[in-house]
Amino acid sequence: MTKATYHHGDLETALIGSAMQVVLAEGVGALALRDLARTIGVSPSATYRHFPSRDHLVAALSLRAREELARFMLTARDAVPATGPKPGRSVRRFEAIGHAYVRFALEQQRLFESAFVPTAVPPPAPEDPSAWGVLVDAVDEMASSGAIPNARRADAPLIAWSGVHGLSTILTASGLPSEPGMHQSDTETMIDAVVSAIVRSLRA
Amino acid sequence: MTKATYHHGDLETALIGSAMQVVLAEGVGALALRDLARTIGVSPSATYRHFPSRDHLVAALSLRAREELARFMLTARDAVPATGPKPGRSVRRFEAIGHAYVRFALEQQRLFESAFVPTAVPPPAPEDPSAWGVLVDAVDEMASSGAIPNARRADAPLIAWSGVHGLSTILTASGLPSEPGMHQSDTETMIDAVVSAIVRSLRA
DNA sequence: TCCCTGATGTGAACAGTGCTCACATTATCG
DNA sequence: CGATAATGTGAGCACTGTTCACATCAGGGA
Repeated sequence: MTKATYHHGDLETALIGSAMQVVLAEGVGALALRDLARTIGVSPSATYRHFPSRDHLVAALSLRAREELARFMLTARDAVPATGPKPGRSVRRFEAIGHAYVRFALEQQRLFESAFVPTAVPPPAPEDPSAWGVLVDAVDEMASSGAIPNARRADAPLIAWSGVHGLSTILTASGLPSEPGMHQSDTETMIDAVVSAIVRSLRA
Repeated sequence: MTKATYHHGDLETALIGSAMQVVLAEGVGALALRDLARTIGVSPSATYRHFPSRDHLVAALSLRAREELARFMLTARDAVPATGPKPGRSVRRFEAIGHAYVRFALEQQRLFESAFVPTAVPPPAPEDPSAWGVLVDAVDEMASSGAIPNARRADAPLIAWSGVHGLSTILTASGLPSEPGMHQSDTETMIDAVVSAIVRSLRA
């Protein structure tokens, strides 16, 4: 395979693939179209046949990253044993989702960063699955099972998202660990603190 | 004044000043050393006598931005009338701080962005005042006045920071308003929802 | 007073970037 | 089979951060 043809065959997916590797290894800021073209073995200007600008490529990668995050949340949620009474179970599933969000940010730092990198380009497609959708579903589950009051249903996703997203960016920015008086406990404890605070605020 | 001398006199502060204007007007990403040098009327390489790299300049600006944020929080806190019983007052001061954090992010979007931009360079000095410090003080005030249980004191700053910082980045990233099913209420209502959720989680 | 040393600014250059354009090649389909 | 649209090329433009040898100047010691 890999015949040295004039036309590459599927440059677009090759670009996304190589770009994803660069993002994973060095972060989205290190993306250089010329580098991609070189490693793929194609001319720099060829990339512009598939992405009108660097930003469009980044937007495509960002979309993929957000989808991976959402999938990560889903598998964590579905790993919760389906035993016990419904209200408690819906809360445990919700907590698993929150934990997963922050764990993804920590374990796949560069991917998480690229998921929320600002682009001047609208996402090329609606994400599927979406982290927001997963969150809304989990909140609905808690409300229907009576784990949280129905009055909280509207604001709950925003509250939950703010909490886990904020903690994620704080922990990954690593600008804070040096703060004097910062809680020195390990990250797992911090995640627990924030996730349970979210749940507490929703029950009250 | 502004004699056309060979030596500028105070290039460092001139650089920071011009850079700050660029950040305010176009965002930290638009910072170009050559541009700064040009508008100040100095050679590009002259900048390297005062900042060893672009990143060092950005780090200095970032520090200033964080300090402005902290000051903004302080003035909002001190604008709360000093009337009524102590516990309620400490909570109102805490809420004012949280509100101010998110409002700063929205009103001074580019400054806020630069406050938390990742730099490979350690901050040139400890920030004074620091948002973290302001938060810790407010939590201490609530704990001492009995507004929140003492057991929450340790985790409260992290919880509060996660909430307001998360909401801030979500609202400024503007990647979310388009989310289907996203609460369409105005931002002030969203801020209220998150801030009061934080307080709720701390009292419980 | 003079000079000399360290601080500061200059100009040219290097390597790299995103992006454009005229042109070459090839796949596809009527 | 032959025209047309898609795809890839190569040179080049304007820009970036950064470096280096050199120029200029301010301030302090003899």
